[in-house]
Amino acid sequence: MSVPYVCMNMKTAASDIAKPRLSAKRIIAAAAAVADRGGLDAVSMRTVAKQLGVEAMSLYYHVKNKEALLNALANWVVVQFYVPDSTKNWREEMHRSAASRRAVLTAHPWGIGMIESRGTAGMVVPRHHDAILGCLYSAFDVRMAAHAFSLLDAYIYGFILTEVNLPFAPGEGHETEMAVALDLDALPNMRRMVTELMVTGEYSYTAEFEIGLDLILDGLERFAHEGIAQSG
Amino acid sequence: MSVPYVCMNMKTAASDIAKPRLSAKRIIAAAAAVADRGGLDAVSMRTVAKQLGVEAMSLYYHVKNKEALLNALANWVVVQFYVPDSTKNWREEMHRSAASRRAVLTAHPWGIGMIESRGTAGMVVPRHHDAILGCLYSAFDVRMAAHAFSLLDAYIYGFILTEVNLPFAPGEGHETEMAVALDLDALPNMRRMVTELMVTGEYSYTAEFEIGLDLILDGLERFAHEGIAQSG
DNA sequence: ACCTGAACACCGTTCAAGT
DNA sequence: ACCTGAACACCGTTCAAGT
Repeated sequence: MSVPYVCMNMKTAASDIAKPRLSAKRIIAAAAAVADRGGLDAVSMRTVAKQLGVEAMSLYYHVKNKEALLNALANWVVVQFYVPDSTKNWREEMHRSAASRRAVLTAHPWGIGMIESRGTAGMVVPRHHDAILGCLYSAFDVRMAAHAFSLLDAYIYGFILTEVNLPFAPGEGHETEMAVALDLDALPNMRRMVTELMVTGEYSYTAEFEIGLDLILDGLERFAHEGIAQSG
Repeated sequence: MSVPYVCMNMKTAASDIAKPRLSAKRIIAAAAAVADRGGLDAVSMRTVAKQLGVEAMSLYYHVKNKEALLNALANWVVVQFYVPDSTKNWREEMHRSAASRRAVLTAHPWGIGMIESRGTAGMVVPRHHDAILGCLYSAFDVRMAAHAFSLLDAYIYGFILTEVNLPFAPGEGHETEMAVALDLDALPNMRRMVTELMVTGEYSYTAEFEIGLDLILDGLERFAHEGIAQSG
């Protein structure tokens, strides 16, 4: 009478380890794993299927096509972003939100190029934007919140975009690689920056990101209080 | 004895109109034309060849492979950017540089995703960066110029990235499309922004871009004069 | 020197067929 | 219901062959 018990255990174990059944969720997770390992170019219906020990055509029973899979993959990234809370301090929430996006997108460098490039199919990205906007409403009027949203969004994604696509990692003595890769002899201004700032080892992407973010946040506060007309 | 003259003329004319001979330059221009028409996904060795009235394999005599062609295409975009002059007013130069990049990249929306995504092969992008940095040196010390570069670069590319990838064009009464595409009923904060700002027709991407840019430039000037330690 | 045809290994996708 | 094999039209790329 212990037989059924054991059997069920074994069946469960087998279906968890060997072939736990296909599903949209598992397919998306597999696609993310493939992208983490080999970049977005490595993601094909065949490689994702192989990751799951299955044939490529099997995927089509669970996802409509590759386009739909990539949209789902973009959402898989965005749902990991921290969602700002409009009842808390807006500035701290913007910091938290920005840092979260940067953490997620540096962990999955293929994500940034996907979130913006595909026409944001689905509601995940819009809902995230809506939460950020709501948080900004707690500090600014609608017009100023629109400025703040545009500015913050552009800076955050722009910073992450360049950070993620750099051919070398910062710090850790990669300056020589950098010098070789860039032929710094022909770039006097960059050479000066590298030798005076980066070689000392004090350069940090995290610190740079925060400095820019704070400068923008300071500017937004000042802007909101002083009004627009002054820089003309 | 007029025969040779006529013949040469006809040969030249024929080779200019029908088959002007293949070259790397013509291949890159053809690739840009294909991308302008159908996006980056439409660029294949076969479509580019067809654009030139030639077979796909012919391209390999002039370009090493598709990777090299795409790198050349990225450079084709970047060389159109205005190069800031470090002897002129740095603020105006940053404006001009930013506006130029935005103009070029909105004219060729496939460009932005390419400049950052490929490891900036070649010296075109680094040289452009070097010129910007040199212009910033005319106003700031090295450390501050590095902050300014990082901030401006992130904002400019981030803004263009989101502008270029929006599923609808601004103004021109696209609000209803936007409402349908985004299901604004589920996005109260965005709905408020759209109804109060965009429907009035006063929203302009160019204006928004300039407002953010000026806020950053103001902040950089202030930052440089007051020093860093105050926001902690 | 410059272009091409045939061939190879890949890709997304469909559809009839298996269980 | 869920997975697969065969097939199709597309890729990038090589290489021997044409002129």
